[in-house]
Amino acid sequence: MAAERDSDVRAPQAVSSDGAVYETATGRAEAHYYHFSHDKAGMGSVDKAKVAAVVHSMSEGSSFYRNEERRDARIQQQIEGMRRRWQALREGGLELEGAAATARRERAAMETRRRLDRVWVVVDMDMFFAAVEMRDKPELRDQPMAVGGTGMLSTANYAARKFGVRSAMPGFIALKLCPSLVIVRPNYDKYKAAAKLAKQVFRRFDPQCVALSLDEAYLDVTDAVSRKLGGLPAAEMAAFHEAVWDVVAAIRRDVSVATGGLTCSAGAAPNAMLAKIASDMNKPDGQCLVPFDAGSILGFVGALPLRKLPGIGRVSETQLGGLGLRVVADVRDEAARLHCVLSPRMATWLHRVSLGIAESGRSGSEAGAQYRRKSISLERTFRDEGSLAALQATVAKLASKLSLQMQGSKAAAEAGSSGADGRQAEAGRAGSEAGAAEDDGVQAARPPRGHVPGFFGMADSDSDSDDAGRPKVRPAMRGRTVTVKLKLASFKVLQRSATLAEPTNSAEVISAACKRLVAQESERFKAAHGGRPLVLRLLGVKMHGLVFDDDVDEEERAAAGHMCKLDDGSDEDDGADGGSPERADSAVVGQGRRPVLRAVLDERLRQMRRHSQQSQQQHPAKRARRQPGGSSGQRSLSGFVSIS
DNA sequence: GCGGATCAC
DNA sequence: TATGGTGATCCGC
Ligand SMILES: Nc1ccn([C@H]2C[C@H](O)[C@@H](COP(=O)(O)OP(=O)(O)OP(=O)(O)O)O2)c(=O)n1
Ligand SMILES: [Mg+2]
Repeated sequence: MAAERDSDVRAPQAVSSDGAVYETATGRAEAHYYHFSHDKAGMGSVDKAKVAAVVHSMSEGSSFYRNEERRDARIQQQIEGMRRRWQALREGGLELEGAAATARRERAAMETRRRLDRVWVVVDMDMFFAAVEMRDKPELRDQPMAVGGTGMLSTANYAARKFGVRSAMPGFIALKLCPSLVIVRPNYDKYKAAAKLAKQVFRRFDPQCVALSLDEAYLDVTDAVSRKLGGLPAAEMAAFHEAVWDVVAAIRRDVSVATGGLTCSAGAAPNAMLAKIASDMNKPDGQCLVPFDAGSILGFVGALPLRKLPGIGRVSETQLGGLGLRVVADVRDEAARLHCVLSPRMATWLHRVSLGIAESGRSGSEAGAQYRRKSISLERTFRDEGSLAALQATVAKLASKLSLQMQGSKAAAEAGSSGADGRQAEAGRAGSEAGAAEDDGVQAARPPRGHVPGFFGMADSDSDSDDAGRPKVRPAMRGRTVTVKLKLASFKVLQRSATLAEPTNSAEVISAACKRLVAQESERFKAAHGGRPLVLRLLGVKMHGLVFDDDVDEEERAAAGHMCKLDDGSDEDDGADGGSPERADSAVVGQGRRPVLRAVLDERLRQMRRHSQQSQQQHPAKRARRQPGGSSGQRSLSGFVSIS
């Protein structure tokens, strides 16, 4: 693996060499009570131990903390099992030999599929929400600041990050870490407007660019780079890299101009996964290019802490860490063993990404199906509540509101702005690649396919038209399965669902189903806990098994005369009128119109999860099952780890 | 189809 | 005073 350096890139800081970037980033799994990673932009100089101590002191003894402890204990137990299996593997043993053969076969097939002929760029705005606030209020500029409330922060500026303040951190803890912190309430409309301006820039470089969230976009700039090179193939790699570099710099400059000074960072690479990782390497206001040759790529990904891989989060990192694996090269070296311990899917996925290979397909020619969401939901946190009547009133309200959203633009518009309740209404996200629906397997040959991330994001909300000027429409939909989510005062989460005979979007029907599910769970809880009431802190309602009114078969459409169209939509989504037949979730290429970029990040959130894992489950009307395996009592002294 | 779990933003 | 909301995937039943 030579060549992992960036010597061929014009700007010297393009790809910081592996060592330089991660020298301080080797943080391994830390105790659960300190779960804010500092391996992030702006976190270079925090006193981790001190921050951990403060966070711990603020959390200790709370219900939240106890729940984290339970969770941590479970994870540690799983790791134990995994580790035993790992160590039981014998060098010349049958199982390991077989797995080794599989891994070799896999690697050969994967290398075959490595593509270096597309140029992907991922752009990620710097401290996005905070940056917008700072742009609009100069007095916040040189001041530690965060966006959110005392309960929860969305993000923080770099001055605040120096104190350890982070996204998803409770505001009251942040204030302890940084008493001078100013917390600003979010203004989503402003963020959406800024995102829209940025997207207009992205479109100039890739008309099909895809936004995965308000502040992150994926672009295939292959054509833009070609143009820059005058349509000729680059004579030398250095010239090609330079062209890529310049295109990325131009994008970033234009974004800054268009948004009134917001900065962003970007990564450029042969696939979207690598570009995404690279986008984080020179934050803020920087860019990073991963050289377009296999050797450099292997060197680049190999040195990354596993956590850097999109799809590897806190739990997965801890689990792999339990096997002694810390950086990507470790899992590459242990591909065979991992096949014996992880699910085949997970093992194969890890192996592939450890080689820096991802299928970042552009739908381009293959007319894309239009993206369809697979579920729609609302949830809300409230003060502990134990009255069944009150809880049912709450779910009913959520159900009604959800029903309204499911009626499409027209109904939603008529209902007026439901804004009052201080919803958090933004967020939203979209999955990425195919997977479940269509294998996305591992097999070598299959043509790239998959569906698209839907957006929410960059689509502006305060406009009635999309960027091409067409009226935006939110299609009406119905769902067949209704799920209620219950978070107990203890923070334990339960879901209970029911599948109806027919898809619906009726407030009454959804409401009734929700109330019944909540009542049932309430009963069950009382029965199991000596009459104590079920006390909740959150309720949610989700519908899935969706069918869209503008998706029904021709006959049905003619018969029903449906077609909820027109009318303003207040936000989100990408219009695209009807046309596609078939079930909504069939994501198969259909004939939807309007090609959409697909599968940008072919790595959707993969799960860590070994074969057996599992365990618990208990519950309902069932016999309480026995815990398998020994050591039920055992505790996992979670006092473990800590500090860095 | 269900329920738990993980992940991203 | 007191740890968010939305959407998606995966696993094992
Ligand atoms: N758990 C989270 C993570 C993020 N966000 C929001 C606020 C962020 O501003 C925005 C973008 O997320 P990023 O992860 O890109 O974080 P930032 O853009 O704030 O900072 P960075 O400069 O590290 O990209 O999404 C959120 O609400 N909740
Ligand atoms: Mg960002």
